[in-house]
Amino acid sequence: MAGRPRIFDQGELLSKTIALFWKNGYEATTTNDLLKEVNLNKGSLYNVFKSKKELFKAGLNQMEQTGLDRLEESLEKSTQPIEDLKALFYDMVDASFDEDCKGCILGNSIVEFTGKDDELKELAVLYLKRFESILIKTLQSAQEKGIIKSTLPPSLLSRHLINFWNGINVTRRVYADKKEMKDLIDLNLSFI
Amino acid sequence: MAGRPRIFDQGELLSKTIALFWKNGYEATTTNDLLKEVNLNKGSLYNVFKSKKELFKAGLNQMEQTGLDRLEESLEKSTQPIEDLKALFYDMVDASFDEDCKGCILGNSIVEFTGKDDELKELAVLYLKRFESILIKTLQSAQEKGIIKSTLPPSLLSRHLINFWNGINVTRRVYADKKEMKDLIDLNLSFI
DNA sequence: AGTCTAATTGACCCCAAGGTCAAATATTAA
DNA sequence: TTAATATTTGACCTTGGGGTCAATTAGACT
Repeated sequence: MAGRPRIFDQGELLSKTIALFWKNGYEATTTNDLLKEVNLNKGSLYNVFKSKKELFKAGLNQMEQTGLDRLEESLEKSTQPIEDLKALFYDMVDASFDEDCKGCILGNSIVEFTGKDDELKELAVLYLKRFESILIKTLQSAQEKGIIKSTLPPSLLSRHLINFWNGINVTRRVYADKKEMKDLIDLNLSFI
Repeated sequence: MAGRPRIFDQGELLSKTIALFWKNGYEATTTNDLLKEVNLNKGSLYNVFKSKKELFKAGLNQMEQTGLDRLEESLEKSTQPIEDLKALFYDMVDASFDEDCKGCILGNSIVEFTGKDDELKELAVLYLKRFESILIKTLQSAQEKGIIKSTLPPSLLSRHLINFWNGINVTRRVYADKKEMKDLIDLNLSFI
């Protein structure tokens, strides 16, 4: 029944590994990097995840599922959903000065995997679309409640926000000026 | 003085290699891929370019220098610079259905090299900034001529365009619908 | 205690990657 | 013709990657 007990917590392992993948990209992260990070040996890791790819998938799933669940719930419960939504962007103004400026793992993955690994690309696409659908719902509800002025269709507004998100996660790696970044966000959020 | 003549044209070689880098990314493009593409052997290539990295740099330099020179000149000479500028974006609506949807090599490089190769990242940044400065000049001149309505500073408008560009080069890999893409472009270009 | 089970360890395998180099080759200058 | 020079060729080297596996170990159950 029960053999030797596991030495690691799977959720924690996935958090750490996906953080590394996020920072360095998929290909550039070696199994040895991962092993050092989680203090494990090859065999142990491969005993649970049959390949580097499966490990990445599991890590991304955990990260995005919990992250998007949390986001969705908090926007639903919020008394000021539009303010919260805008904060997602404004928070990046400070985040851009973090020691590692790694962008969004979904955008990064879409760039890295396009033309190389359809399955992993589509996984990132899946979560980006879920992100978008959360935005749509939030905007729709906001329009119904009249707390938003724009009469543009929520689908277009959210598409724009997703696109702006994708852009800024690249652009922030190029320009560090906080004021300029804030102005850019102001401009793009002026639609809502 | 003159020994055995070269069998290849350097400019052509660089075009072909950078096209491959563009399509597959830097790391994922192997020297063998490159050699097959240009019909050469290892030694020949390494006789001219001392490393894969130098080859990439030379290729990117050629591509961007000529591309941006052409863009700058055509915008300067144009009788309808703003229309031309907008066309840069609208042209992507059809480009997004090409067999390989590879985005912008500058954005791709910034994503791939951040945290991995500062020199290559900064090279991509350099050209992206030159792109931006061309946009600034175009917008500035358009404001002076009064062929543009927005009173927003050209620096902000061009930053927005660059950011939009970065975004759409990711987003287009996710959504293929032409109508939606056109609406998105309309929205973002409404500022100018 | 002894047995069963499942996780752990780390040496090992295989391969593909970037890069090197001595020998062969094609041209120009004398 | 011959010497000098520069390019080409492709076998070869080294390194580091993902992945495997037999032996070991730590608990649970009887």
